Amino acid sequence: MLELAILGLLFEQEMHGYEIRRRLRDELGLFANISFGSLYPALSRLERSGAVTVTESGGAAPASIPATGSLGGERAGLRARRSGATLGTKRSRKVYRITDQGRALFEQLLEGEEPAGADDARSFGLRLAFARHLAPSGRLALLERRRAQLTRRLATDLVRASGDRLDVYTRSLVEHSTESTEHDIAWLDRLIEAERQKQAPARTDSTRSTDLGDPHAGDAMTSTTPSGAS
Amino acid sequence: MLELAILGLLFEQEMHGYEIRRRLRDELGLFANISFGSLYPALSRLERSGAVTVTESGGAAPASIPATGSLGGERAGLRARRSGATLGTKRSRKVYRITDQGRALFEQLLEGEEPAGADDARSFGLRLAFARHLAPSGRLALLERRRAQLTRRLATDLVRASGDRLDVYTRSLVEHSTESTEHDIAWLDRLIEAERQKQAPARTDSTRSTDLGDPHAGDAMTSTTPSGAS
DNA sequence: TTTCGATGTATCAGTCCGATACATCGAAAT
DNA sequence: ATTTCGATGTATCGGACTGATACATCGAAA
Repeated sequence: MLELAILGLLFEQEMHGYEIRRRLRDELGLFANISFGSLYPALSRLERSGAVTVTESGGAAPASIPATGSLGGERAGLRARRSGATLGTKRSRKVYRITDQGRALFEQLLEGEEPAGADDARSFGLRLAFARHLAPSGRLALLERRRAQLTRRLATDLVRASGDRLDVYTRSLVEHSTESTEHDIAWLDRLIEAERQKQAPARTDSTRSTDLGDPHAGDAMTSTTPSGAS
Repeated sequence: MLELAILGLLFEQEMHGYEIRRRLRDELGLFANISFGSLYPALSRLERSGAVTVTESGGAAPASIPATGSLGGERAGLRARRSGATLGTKRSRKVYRITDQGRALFEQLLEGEEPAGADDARSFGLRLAFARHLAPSGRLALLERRRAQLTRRLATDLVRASGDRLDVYTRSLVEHSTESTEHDIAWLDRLIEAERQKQAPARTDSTRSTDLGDPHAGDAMTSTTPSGAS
């Protein structure tokens, strides 16, 4: 879960823990304010499993600190800091970089079935946020899996709402929840339609040969990001 | 959190663990499928703190008798021990009953400020489901607190969405999230309005003219009655 | 008769959260 | 000039919730 989010960010560029948190909050919006109590242990797990490497960034390049971007190496693992003597020592940081193994793990997590459990919304949202790393068929599968999930929930919700022994507030809660789910489904339908348009732009033929066989290929990372649709 | 849900159910009538789970799922809808790994420890905590008492309903002794005629009355869906042949060996159950102390704890939890953190929706929904146990002012405060929370989130969401370096999927996710939040706020506004109507139904017998100047427009102090148990 | 699903209680490892601690840095306030 | 203060940065701890699993009884279908 959190591993997926971290690897997804590190996939683009290396960064340190605090910035991972910042990006999760400011860019993805999921994990509104991820706790350090989960972030740092997760980074440790990833390091222990070989998915990321960490380089201690002690002191170098004192003047130019772009803070955003800057794939600068700074791989000098000097640990000469902390001795009180202030000789250009920058603040200690641990810069994390994804490995090939980590990239494989990322794909595996991203394509894996999301849990149907408690925070399914978060799990789905996270995968959608990284959907550009999925093969087109994988994207479609993700969207349709989510749609089925919500449809299922809607059915049980309706059963519940049909009970007429609920008080005003609970009833309003259930009804609003149902509406929200319907809203979500409509949104998903739009996404699915757009996705199908993208995959079969002008062809009306019948060569829809169920590409759900082996959605995984080496070129699954074709980052075709036409930044302009709305 | 879970304690609040449990106490809220036990407030109405006594029941055993499995049924608490069932009701949470079928009636409230929150805690879609609460795990026994949280439910049973929570019940143990409540028992240890004296908020509930437990009577083991097992074995051949049918001495355990409702005795709470009016409130719970006949336990509705009780699989009656029909066909008296099976008077022995009832399946072992632990029936939980709320105490006065538990009722006090319930009110305290219900009126307490909900955490602004991760699962705020659940926390709010839970309180709304038990809103009938709140004083009118407490209900209004709950709704307005939630409204403020969502408004705040909307502001930060907009800041995020204004960033234009997001890819199609992430952007769609953020936009949909914003819409959902707006939908929630509109719903809350309806609830708040209804609540105000309920609290000030007097003098409405006369002309329903709209010229009466919005009595709660500048009312920033709608709910500053701390420690006001119902 | 056996199988099977629902009921029922319980524990475990793992994940995530909120609070807290500590330290450095830049800039505003005094 | 010095203090103060908020942002940056890493880290740990207790607690709450989850999913998996285990065990047992019951009613009804196969």
